[in-house]
Amino acid sequence: MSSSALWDPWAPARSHITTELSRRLAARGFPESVEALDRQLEDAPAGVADFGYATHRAAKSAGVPADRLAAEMAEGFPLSGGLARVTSDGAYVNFHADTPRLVQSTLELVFARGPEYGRGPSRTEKACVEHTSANPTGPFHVGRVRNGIIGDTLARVLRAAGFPVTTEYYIDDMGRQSAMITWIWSIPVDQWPPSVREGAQPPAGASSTTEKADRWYGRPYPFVSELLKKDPAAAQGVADLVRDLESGHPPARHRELAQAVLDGMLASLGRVGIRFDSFVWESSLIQDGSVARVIERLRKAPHAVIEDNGALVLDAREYGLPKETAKIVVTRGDGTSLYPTRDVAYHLQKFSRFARVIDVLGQDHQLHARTLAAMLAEIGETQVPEFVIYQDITVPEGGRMSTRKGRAVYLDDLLDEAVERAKSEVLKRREDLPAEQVAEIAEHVGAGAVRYHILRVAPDKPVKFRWEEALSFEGRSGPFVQYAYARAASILRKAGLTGPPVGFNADAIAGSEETSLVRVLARLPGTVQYAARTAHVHTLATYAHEVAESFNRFYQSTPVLRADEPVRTARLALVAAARQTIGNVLDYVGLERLERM
RNA sequence: GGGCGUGUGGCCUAGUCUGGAUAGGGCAUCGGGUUCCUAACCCGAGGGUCGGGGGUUCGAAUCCCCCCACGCCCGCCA
Repeated sequence: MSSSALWDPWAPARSHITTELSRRLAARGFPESVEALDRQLEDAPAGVADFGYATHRAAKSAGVPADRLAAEMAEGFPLSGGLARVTSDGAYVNFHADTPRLVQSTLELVFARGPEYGRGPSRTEKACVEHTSANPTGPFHVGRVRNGIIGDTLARVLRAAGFPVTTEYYIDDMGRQSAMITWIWSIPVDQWPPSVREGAQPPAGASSTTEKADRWYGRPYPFVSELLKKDPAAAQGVADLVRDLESGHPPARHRELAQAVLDGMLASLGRVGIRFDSFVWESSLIQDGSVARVIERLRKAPHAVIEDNGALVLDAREYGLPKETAKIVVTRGDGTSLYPTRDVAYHLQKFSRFARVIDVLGQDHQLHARTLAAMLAEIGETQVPEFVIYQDITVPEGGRMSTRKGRAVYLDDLLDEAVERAKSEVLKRREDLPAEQVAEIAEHVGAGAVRYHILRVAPDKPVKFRWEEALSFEGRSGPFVQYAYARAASILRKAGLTGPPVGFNADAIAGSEETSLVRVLARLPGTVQYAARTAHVHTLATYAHEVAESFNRFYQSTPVLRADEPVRTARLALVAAARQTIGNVLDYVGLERLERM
């Protein structure tokens, strides 16, 4: 599409208001740019107007009372761009859209763009969203999946905002974590150290063929982790393995095990709609020599220092890192690399492929992000990664979810429970559906509840995990949005429509529930742009609830199929537009559209 | 001790970047609504010193300073 084509129903009004206001304010001795006014133009309170402008500041500068300036600005304001009238209320200038025209133009735009409604103009900068990148050491617990939900949604939102986006998973197959898995599974199970054998005891009947690979191969992991703290021989065994990995000689089963565990993890993520376009194995960076090249560049860096034991470190005080951590270790005494060093190599590789490189990281990686940025600067790299940092999912007793501390809920278990509950809800109200369809609906409703529950909170804030709340299908939840979609789909199905009706009369849409629904529908493109610009993907979840809520109010108050023509057809058009809009936002937040539920 | 983040009715949360009109939702509680397109819904009621204090401003949940509380990080782990 061309960038001048209309994609936001509110754009003509906003643009007219700000340019005209800018002119009129300038004439009054208060120059203010159109861009600045666009920021200051507020959504007026519902029922008062569509947009409002507070004149206090301009009035003060012009030396006139604010209410007088507001009245003056409203007086004779030219009506264009879909404005019906401009009024003043105290110090505010209030702009009212011409409702029939807004209805007409919004529905037309939704129908013209269809699945593309919500999208912005195409952009050329290729973006990479790296997220999740969890070590392949065992099943996901709910705490870790927040990374994937934020990252996956951000990728969807950036695509909607017009960027070509690749999602990428960086697999740490080099470090101690993944070496631990290979180490323990290279020992016959009956020869495992007792603490590991007892701890990892699978339930009766379980086997490597009945359990998912992530859970099966991950069973011994927490116990090996404990063992290494007190058993020097075991620690040595793992350390030897790490050296083999670093030198490019992984044991035969290493990659195979990592892949198997990873596949199990990806299957879990797939249930909540998370998929990856690309995978990069950390070991490939060692093998292709890029880590070695990074070490060479860092050796020549302005603040490089060789310690007594041969370790290469950077004195990073001037990068503003906290004093105690201002020493960045590039290589160990034996010359082997560390995670931050390898991450530099990875980022250089990403920079060669993408104009924007975005990393989704948990708050525990905050310092790593700054270290990485400092290291990239040290070697003269000008491109910088963007970081999206999110807070943990916490448990009621305080602190974050942790497998080791025994306070973790596996994603699969949560989903299984959600799906189970969803199934009984579906069965309660849909006796007509075949079992297969019930199962499919239940899977998507359960997944929708879980994904939405985690997505709805701003990344800056912790998510407090409670089973009952994560499993809620009511109120501010994923299924609430899915239900509104299903209701709209149901009406259209009963009307025998597969697309929007032709020749509807927009003037027949005049009820307050109808016109406020239109106003909400019109906000989708602006909401997408905002979410993409701020990386606050939770705002899409908020919008999804608002549009579903508005549709439900309309649904409750306004008969569609039983209405007389031409109202019936006009209302069907509104339902079709609502279905399209809710469906599109469901795509953005990664929830399945359900035609029935 | 230092760094980063958070604190909004009983509980959860939006709004904070960009100060502006009665702080918007949800859960729970109480009271209503289904001979009618799916009640996973809708309507109504009660419930708020926006952690505390100070400052800036015509105006502060929002900006600045101090304090308190909570989370995370401060490895030649990743």
